[in-house]
Amino acid sequence: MPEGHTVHRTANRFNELFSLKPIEISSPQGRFSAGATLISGRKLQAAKAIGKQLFLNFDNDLTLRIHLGIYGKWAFSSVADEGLPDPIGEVRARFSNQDHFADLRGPTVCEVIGRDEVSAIEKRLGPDPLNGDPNGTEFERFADRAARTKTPIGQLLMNQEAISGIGNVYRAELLFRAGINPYRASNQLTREEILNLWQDSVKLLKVGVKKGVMITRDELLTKNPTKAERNFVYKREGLPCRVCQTHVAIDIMATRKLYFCPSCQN
DNA sequence: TTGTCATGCATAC
DNA sequence: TATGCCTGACAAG
Repeated sequence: MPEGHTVHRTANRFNELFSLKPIEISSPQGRFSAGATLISGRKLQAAKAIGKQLFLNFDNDLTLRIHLGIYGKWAFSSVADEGLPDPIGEVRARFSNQDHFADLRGPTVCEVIGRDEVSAIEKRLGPDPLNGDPNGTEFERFADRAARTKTPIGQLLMNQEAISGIGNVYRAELLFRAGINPYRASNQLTREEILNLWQDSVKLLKVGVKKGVMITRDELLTKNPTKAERNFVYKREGLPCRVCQTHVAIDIMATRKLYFCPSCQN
């Protein structure tokens, strides 16, 4: 379930369970055998998330880069007394130490890369609202990008080179919360509107990291909402808007489903 | 049981 | 803009 918050949770999990200890890495499915050989048995220096990408940095200067894509999933478990269980299903990679193991299934990317490649990818990625921004330079990168393009804001938010970690759910919900029409040209938004989107993305992503699910209705934060209740417009096409009762609309924008309220976001 | 869809993105046209 | 990757959840029958 990969938008940025999920990847940050995974990075945190790796830092808690596997950091600074050697990790055994195997390739049950056989597709990651060569990569596993390069890093198995090494110590994890740090796990870091940038947007939807996870970087596991090992003590031999190699980094494992993982991108879940639309299908990928992680499963973390404790190791039982009788040892590691046989992998169930298509497990691309298994990471284990004496106490815990993590199975990775269906990633789009799972590759071992060197320092230069890491730098190149980091350079390409847009600012991640979750990666601390004490002096505001990360926000400025996003604001500059927005100011320089006529691309609809609904599309810009999905572009990982403009801002990393936002996916289809957060895109729809951020724009609804801001009352902004997804088709407005990015460079037609005011600086205040861009700043608001950025700050709200920090807020929503932090909720996602804490809760593990994307709750975008503030009034439900202390409750335990069902999937159907969590959001304002995502996957609610044809249903009455929770604010104004207008039917939520659905369009296709750049091959992805776009949900919005034509009335609240005019 | 089968079919459809998905919180993503690279690539080809 | 369309397609393929690759896996699981859920709906339909």
